[in-house]
Amino acid sequence: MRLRGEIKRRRIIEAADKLFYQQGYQQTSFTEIAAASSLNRGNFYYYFKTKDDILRAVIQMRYQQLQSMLASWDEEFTDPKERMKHLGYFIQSQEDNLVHYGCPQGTLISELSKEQSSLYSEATELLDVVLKWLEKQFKALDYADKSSIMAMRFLAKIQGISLLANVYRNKEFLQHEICDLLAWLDKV
Amino acid sequence: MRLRGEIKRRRIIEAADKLFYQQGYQQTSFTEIAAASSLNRGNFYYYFKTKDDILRAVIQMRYQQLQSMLASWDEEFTDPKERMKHLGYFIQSQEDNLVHYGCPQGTLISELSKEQSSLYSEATELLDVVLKWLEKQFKALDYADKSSIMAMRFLAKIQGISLLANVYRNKEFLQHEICDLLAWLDKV
DNA sequence: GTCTATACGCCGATAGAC
DNA sequence: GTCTATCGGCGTATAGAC
Repeated sequence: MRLRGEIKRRRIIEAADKLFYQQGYQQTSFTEIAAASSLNRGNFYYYFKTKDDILRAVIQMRYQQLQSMLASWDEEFTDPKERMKHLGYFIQSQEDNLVHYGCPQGTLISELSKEQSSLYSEATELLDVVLKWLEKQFKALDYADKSSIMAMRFLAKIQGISLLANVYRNKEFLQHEICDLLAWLDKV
Repeated sequence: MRLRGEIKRRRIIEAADKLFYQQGYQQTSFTEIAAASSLNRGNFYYYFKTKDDILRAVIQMRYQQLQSMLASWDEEFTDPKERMKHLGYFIQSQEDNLVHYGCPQGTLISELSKEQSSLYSEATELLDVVLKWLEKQFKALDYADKSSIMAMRFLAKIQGISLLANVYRNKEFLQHEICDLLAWLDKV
């Protein structure tokens, strides 16, 4: 049945998403994804032909989730600074995941960057969608041609904080530095 | 002969160091390291019993290189700010490697953080040695109990800049943001 | 659509001749 | 110290019965 197939497909993607995040892409095997989604290894190939196909689907799902989250803040708030602050609040709410596994976008791209994979460029779009959104907010704050560098800088701060919070498993640092980042946002 | 053995061992470590950096640890096989160091795969095990042993040796070599670099700046300059600036200059000089493969310390630890490896804690010492050095410099600048957070912040900035420069293969961003970081250092 | 059985290669690692 | 030969296991992926 069509519907049930879609549900199973979805379940595979969600299991893979979680495992890729927690263990890394290379480190995660077909067998593990199948087990996590309670699916037989053989049947697996009915839904996805290669491991790269699964990653592609995971990237696409993450992309859409990111985009709809950013869009919801655009709708809910009119002040660009308020919108960007909500990105900070969201990061703070993810402290458990962040200190254990790092930034879902940053760590994935960083991993793919080391192998010669065509998926690397697809994965960079996960950071790009955030970058473009930040740029749009800074443009709305009349940063004009400075918007691009401000967006990059904002994203770099987030990535640096995430990485150190991850390496040292330090939630306090994460919370404190994101607060600091939001204060910086008020000043600029 | 003892000496020749040490030379070969060294050659293996250097080949592994390069490959682990450029391809990642998981992604690099024994065969590749053997080929890169012009050594027979079988003979390989005379020098290292397991792949983890090689990584351990690589970490140790990187650790000593880092430490001696930092120590040389301590000797050469008396002003702590001047010392820390040289870390920035060094990063700028590494632009080619950084945009292609990211920070050698950050990317390795980030990768190991995703597997349940005892080597993770050994690898964190590669960032720790820099962190402690930075802390010492900030202490010399009378930051007292603020030294620790300042060192973390400095390191986070570097990691964020490195990651974005790597993801977007952007040397201009790297150069510009490190300049900005050094300017920040003058102000604080 | 689901399952079993299995191909095939590369992985890290070992044994043992020289 | 150096080499050849090879093991056992797990990786992705496939063929084909049901």
